[in-house]
Amino acid sequence: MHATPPRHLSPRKRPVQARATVTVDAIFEATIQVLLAEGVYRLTTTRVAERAGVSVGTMYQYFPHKQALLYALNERYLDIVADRVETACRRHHGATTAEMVEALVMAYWDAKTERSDVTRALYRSVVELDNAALIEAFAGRMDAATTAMLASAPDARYADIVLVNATLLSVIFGTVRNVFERNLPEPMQADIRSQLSTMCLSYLEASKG
Amino acid sequence: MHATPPRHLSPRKRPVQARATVTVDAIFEATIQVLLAEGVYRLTTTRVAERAGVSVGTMYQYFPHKQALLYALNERYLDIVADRVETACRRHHGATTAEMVEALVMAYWDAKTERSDVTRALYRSVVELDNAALIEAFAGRMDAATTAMLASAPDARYADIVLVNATLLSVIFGTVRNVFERNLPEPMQADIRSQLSTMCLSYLEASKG
DNA sequence: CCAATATATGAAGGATCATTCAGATTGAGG
DNA sequence: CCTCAATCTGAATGATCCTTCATATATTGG
Repeated sequence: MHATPPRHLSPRKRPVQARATVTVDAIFEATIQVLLAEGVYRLTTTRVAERAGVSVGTMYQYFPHKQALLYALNERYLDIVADRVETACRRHHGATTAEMVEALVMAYWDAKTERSDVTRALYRSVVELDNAALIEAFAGRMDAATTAMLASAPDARYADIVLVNATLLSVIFGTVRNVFERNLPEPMQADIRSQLSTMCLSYLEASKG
Repeated sequence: MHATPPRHLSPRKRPVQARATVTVDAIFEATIQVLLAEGVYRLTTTRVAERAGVSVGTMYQYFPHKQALLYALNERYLDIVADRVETACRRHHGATTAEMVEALVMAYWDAKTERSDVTRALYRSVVELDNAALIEAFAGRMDAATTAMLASAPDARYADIVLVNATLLSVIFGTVRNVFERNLPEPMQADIRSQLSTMCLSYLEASKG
């Protein structure tokens, strides 16, 4: 990420003292909670501040406006997810296709599921902001990581690796989001996750050339 | 759909004269335009009315509030998409798996793409409303339609048709949304669509039992 | 212990919006 | 042509919200 956020979305200043870091963290956490408890349309600077136990003014010392807060929150979150997936990919260079797929699906799914409340909250917040740059940067990192992994497979070579890879990512990302939004029962979610691996694997097998 | 919208989201009254129908249509269309031109956070009753060429009061004669308007808009749209997919499924009862998958993916994809502006606008509007019932009803219709189609295949029988079907739908719906949101270049979109068919087909082949 | 700097406060300004309603206008049916 | 119901109007109301800034408190480095 760190794709130089649009100037108008940059934080105002970074916390330097310890208490300030605590404050900013509290603000982030409060944002998630308000988002979940009240919904996007009731995500209010006052409400967030109140929940974070600080005053509104404090928030405005770090973020020039609400959008910047949401932007930073998403950036933070996507960074973590991206790190996780990148690590998983790197660890499976040279593995079999089956292992790669399983690792990729699991890494992404788990990263999203681990704090499913945050995931859900952010899926909802996204609408409010111009996050094209964020998505772009995230997609770029993912693309690089998985392409490199796939290319390292000893048992497969793909005619159009760019397309295969783009498809794979769209399918995985999209499916996870769909499952989240439909709020399916836990066991069904787990089943679909496993089926998704199967599906991706059979796709890759069919795409070898 | 017609899943009895939550009472508080029901329209206030239906247009009976011709001019009223025109008005309501204009309001719907204006809503989409405002959504696209200004974004969700600037979707204002006044703005919608202005763009529709009517007064604010008029809109409130048909919808008790903004949410009801968005709800109705989504209902309308999902109804059309559902109809299309149902028809496609019905037409392919007894076909080969390959034909079924191709038909399903094409029907859904085209329904979403045909007026991609509307699709994009509604993906954005969804956040603002309690549309769980809507999604549920839509999912139910789709599930019934595709399950019936798959079950009619002469060349395949699935161990767990419920799971296979749920996976298929989550993957297709999710992927389409992801492609829309990333706003990939047209040719890439077409490529992914075709790859999605391939992928679903190889999944179904692998799931036969 | 004392600047200098970082951090926190929250009432108030200014703006936007959703929603109402009393009254005007238009169409339908007799 | 006339009446009643349907439809439309848009200024006014009341509420909510974002953002600022003058002031107060806390921390750090010297």
